[in-house]
Amino acid sequence: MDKELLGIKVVRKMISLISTGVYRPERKLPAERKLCEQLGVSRGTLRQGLADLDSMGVVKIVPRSGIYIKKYSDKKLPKGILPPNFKNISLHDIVNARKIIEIPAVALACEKAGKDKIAILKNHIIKMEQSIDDLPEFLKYDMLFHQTVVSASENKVLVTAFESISEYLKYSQVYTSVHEGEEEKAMKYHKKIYAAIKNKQKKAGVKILANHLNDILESVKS
Amino acid sequence: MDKELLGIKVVRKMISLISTGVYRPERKLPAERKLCEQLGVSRGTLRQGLADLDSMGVVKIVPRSGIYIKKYSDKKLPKGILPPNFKNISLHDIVNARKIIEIPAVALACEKAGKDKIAILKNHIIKMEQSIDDLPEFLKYDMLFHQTVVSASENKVLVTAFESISEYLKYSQVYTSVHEGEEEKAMKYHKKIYAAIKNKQKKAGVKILANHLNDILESVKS
DNA sequence: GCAATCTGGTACAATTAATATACCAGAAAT
DNA sequence: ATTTCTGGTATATTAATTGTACCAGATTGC
Repeated sequence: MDKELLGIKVVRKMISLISTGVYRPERKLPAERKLCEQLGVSRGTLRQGLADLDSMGVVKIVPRSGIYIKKYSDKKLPKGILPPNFKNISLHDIVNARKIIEIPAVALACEKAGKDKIAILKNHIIKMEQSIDDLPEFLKYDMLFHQTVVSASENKVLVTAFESISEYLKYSQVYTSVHEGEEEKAMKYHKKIYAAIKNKQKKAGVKILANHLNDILESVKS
Repeated sequence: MDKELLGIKVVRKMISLISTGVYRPERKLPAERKLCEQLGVSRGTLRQGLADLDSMGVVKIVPRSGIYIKKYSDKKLPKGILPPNFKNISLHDIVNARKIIEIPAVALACEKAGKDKIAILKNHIIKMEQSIDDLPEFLKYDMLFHQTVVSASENKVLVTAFESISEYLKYSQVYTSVHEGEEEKAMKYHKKIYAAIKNKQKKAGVKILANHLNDILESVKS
């Protein structure tokens, strides 16, 4: 049985942080001394993981300057690889699966969401509003909002299930079907869902999300 | 970031081996010197893991006799046992996630299951009956049955989501159908689900599965 | 311009986890 | 009665991780 070296945990964590947009391509990472504090490892261990990420081409370490996330690192990440059967999947199935998972999740979220998750939800809404003229950005925070809702259910198994299909969501036409003018509508839905979770209004939250996803389902049927 | 102690991996591995029926409740485990060779760890590390399993009530260590797998009375899944990426997962969460995904899936399966999937389901039931005295085989086909049910929903996104949590199902199996004599009960339940899907009795299928998972959920609450 | 501060690169002792080895004592098999 | 099994224990060794310290180039503030 192999011992799990901390260095590879750092690699995994960093990939996760990059893929979720916490750290963004072309940008500089926090200094090593800050990073190792944030990740809760010693600097030596962090550097071990960073060296791996460097050799994988995910980051570039520049002496006396900083550590930079490479531009197209997303495509090299394991999670960035589309499932092979992607093209055989219908939008209808994607939205239906979302309904099945997200609706119970929002019900749980209304019961269990903590202040931290509520704060994150609010932040995502703010970011959505700020990037309402930048569709890729808008959709990114749309996505993060929904992931946070599932996360707020405090059921990590459900989170795992949802994460596994988030690639479908990302690359599907669902988001490109949010045409101009649809952003305002999406904003209203998200704000209502946020309010329902914050005020623990379970029935309202379920109803709003169901309507939201049904709207998407309608726009998909064509 | 917590260091992953090998002892915890031993605990996980042992639970996995018990849940897959390699080792069965009320029976004696191989001697420590054999076990640590099989698991690929030193005896000290193995004993550390076994001590945890003992304090959790999973096994009972009897000096100068052996290590015996206990029947579970404590349904709690202790922290830090499950795979490193998803810590603090409770059995409650696992069963809840199963409910959320499998119940809509069986409803869809009753609507959409084709002859091919029905044939596969029947085959899994036959294999389960044939291997009723071979627990690892039995649980294997038990698992395949559930995956086929979700697959019969004809929603590939849902299948992906379910596959991503199937690793956790075996942990829930530890506490459910692993005991001797439970196999017959599981058989009856699977046969009823199969009949409901075959005869497209949506409400019946949902009810049977919901009752079963609610039973498990109830026994878990303690 | 200069000094303080930042950056990654490096070295080394202390701590901790895991291994390998040996031996003990009771129990069971031969 | 002796060999061989069992878990319990002790210890030296190896390796991973931490913590601390310092280096040298680059940047920032005054």
